[in-house]
Amino acid sequence: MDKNRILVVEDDAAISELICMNLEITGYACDAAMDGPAALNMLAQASYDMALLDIMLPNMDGYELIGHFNDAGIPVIYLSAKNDVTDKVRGLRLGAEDYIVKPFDALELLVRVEKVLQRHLRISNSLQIEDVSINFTERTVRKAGDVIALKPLEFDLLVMLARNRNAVLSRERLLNELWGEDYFGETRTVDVHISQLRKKLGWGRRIVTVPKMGYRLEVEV
Amino acid sequence: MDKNRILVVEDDAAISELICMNLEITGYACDAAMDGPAALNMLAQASYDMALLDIMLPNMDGYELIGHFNDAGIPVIYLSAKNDVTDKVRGLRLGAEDYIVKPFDALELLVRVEKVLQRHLRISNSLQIEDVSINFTERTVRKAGDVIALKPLEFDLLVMLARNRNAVLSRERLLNELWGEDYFGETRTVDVHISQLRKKLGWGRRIVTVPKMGYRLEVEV
DNA sequence: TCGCCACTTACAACTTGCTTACATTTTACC
DNA sequence: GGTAAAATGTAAGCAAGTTGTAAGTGGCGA
Repeated sequence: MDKNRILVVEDDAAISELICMNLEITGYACDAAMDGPAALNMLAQASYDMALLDIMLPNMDGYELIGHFNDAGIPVIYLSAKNDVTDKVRGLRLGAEDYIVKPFDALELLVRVEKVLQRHLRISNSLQIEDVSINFTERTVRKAGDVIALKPLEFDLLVMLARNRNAVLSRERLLNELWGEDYFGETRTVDVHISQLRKKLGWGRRIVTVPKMGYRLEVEV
Repeated sequence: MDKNRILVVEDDAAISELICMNLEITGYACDAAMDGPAALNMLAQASYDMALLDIMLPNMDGYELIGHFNDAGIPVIYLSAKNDVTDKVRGLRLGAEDYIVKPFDALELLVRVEKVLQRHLRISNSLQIEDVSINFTERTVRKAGDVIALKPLEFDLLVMLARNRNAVLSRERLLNELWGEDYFGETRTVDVHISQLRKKLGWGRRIVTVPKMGYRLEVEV
């Protein structure tokens, strides 16, 4: 199994580095963003399993940022210097999974990260999108109970879409994550596989084409 | 025969450690999971002979979890702080083999574990997959009553598939668990033995090839 | 030495996924 | 709006890769 990827959004470089160091030692892959726009940018370019988010950010409010992570289905832990209840409540109500007040103990952070990750069960063995269920241990896909035969790449593509539901995935990013960084083929290849998925799952409408951008798996929340 | 492997699913680390210590002294191999998702993850990665399951788990209901163990044919003893009859009945009706109320005496736990294991071994002394029955003590396999002559490795492979029915087993994992971690041979070797099994058991269709991944023994539940 | 088992090899058969080509839709620009 | 250009949808063909399996090889114990 791959390392879990964590995005740290924190404007204080010293704290950011400290956090990343701790996470990497523990076996997570860690990227750092210094402000809101940078975070959005990174979010658009790679998949993350969770985010650590400072509330007091330059250029963009931390509270604003969480909406984007929610849409992408990425769990968030808030970091904040404030130790005030309304603030905490606000963060959690906006959809944060947990909340840590600075300064925090390294071990405490790790424990919370672990908990949130497990709760979010990237690890878990099935994923449900409307009447379609994806079973990872069986590597099968069922629609309304009937098994849909997917080829290996189609299965991986479906998982990728499902994990990034409601986010636009560019052809380049799909190629990078499914085919590997060192793959240099037609981007049209992606179109063909998307077409297959749409046909097999009857998802002509659910997999939305975003012209000039890529594709998005649209799911009501 | 190896040590019996027991999976302890319990969120209180102190209790979990205590249980494991007791079991290990008595000669069982013991793994601990702190919550439901972690348990599923471990279940997906190794075979267990039984599970001790706390009912009150974070992130996932213990009742929900038992279905997965049933599917895998693994007997379960429930641990719970509640001492209430409806609860007990519910646990047992869902398929638990036994039920222990915390706080419990270490010796009591061991006795119950032993009992459940023996009961289960006698039954799972013969494991049944459709019209094929596998007898562990005799190390024989019968299909519709007729003995099928399997070579030692073929027998072990069949058991592995049967214990992980409906889950995809990669060639690497089969090599690891059947041949040992230190084995470095062709992964194609697995294919050859699978082929033998399919021929001898007439399971051309039941042992499903999952392209690029491995094999899955498909059984209706 | 014989017999059995398991690993490898080799080739056949099948599957996959890339590309191409043409139809259709969308966009850009007047 | 209207039209040309660009982008996307999708069926079909094909080469590369994967899997199925028979046969050969070598090791090990009786």
